Amino acid sequence: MDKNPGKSVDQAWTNLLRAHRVVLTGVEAKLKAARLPPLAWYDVLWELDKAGKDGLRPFELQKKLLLPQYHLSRLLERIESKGYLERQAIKEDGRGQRLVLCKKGVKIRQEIWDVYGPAIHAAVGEHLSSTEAVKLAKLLAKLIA
Amino acid sequence: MDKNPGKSVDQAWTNLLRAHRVVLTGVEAKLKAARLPPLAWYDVLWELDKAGKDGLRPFELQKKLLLPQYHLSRLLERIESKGYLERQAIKEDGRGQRLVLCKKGVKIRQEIWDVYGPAIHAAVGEHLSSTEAVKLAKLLAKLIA
DNA sequence: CTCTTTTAGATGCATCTGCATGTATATATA
DNA sequence: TATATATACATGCAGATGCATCTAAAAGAG
Repeated sequence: MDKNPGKSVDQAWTNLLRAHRVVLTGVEAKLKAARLPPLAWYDVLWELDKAGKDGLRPFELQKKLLLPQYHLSRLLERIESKGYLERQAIKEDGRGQRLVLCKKGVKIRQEIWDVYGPAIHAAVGEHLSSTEAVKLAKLLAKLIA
Repeated sequence: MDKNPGKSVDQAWTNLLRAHRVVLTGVEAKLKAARLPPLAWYDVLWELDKAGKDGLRPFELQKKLLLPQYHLSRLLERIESKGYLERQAIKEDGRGQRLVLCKKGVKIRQEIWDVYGPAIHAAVGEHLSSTEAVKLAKLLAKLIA
């Protein structure tokens, strides 16, 4: 199994790129078909939903989502323009702002999940046993660390 | 391990997205630092290099790379504009063209690989044993099928 | 306090992407 | 052969992304 040590790494890499592309394309297509916002919005909505009343500041969100600053800035702009979130000024820091979900945002998050959740399970759950999914999650986790 | 069957799938999904983002960002950054073309170019260059003298037609490449047609069309346009590939008209099919790497393209492919290969191994190889890489590759392969 | 540096976030500009559609050739059908 | 349909590839346009830079407020140095 280790004749060519580099080979297995290359294969893992290639499959990571392909699996990501295939699976993501499928899921995004389902969201679009349901006339829902793209996937990236979900992450923001979900983090803010979890954060609750106090919300989060953009830079906190940025660290959670691993997005470049300018990317998040514009993503928030779009999400806000749809009335899903609200920006509140904060007294402690005049540079900053607090992001809080609006009712509409809470609602759309759920609506997205109603499509997103099943889509994930179709894309992943149908191809892997539960045990395999756990293994996959663990192996991928090592790449992140 | 199967208390909550959906949970493991969600975790695998989340980690797939994160691992892809983290690892890809790092690799792309290394290519950019070396003033080399972005990753997407490599796939094209590599397929054409493997295809050799006869090259490939865009629609063949498209199937191999799983790219949308318009995406590939423009990607080829950019790669061609740098003089890395040549489009040849073909007699059998007046609609089509044959894509063949130029010398410059062969050269740049190698140069990219000189950075890309080590980058992959840093991103993946250093976090996984060879056995783990094989397992990861197999699990990911199931998602593609 | 004044001056410098750091941090939070926005934005102009060029490039890239996605979608829809266009053009041209090839194939199928009548 | 005339006509419809399908396939190969390109492209106009709107929106998204990446990069560098900007503004403003905070924190630190003297």
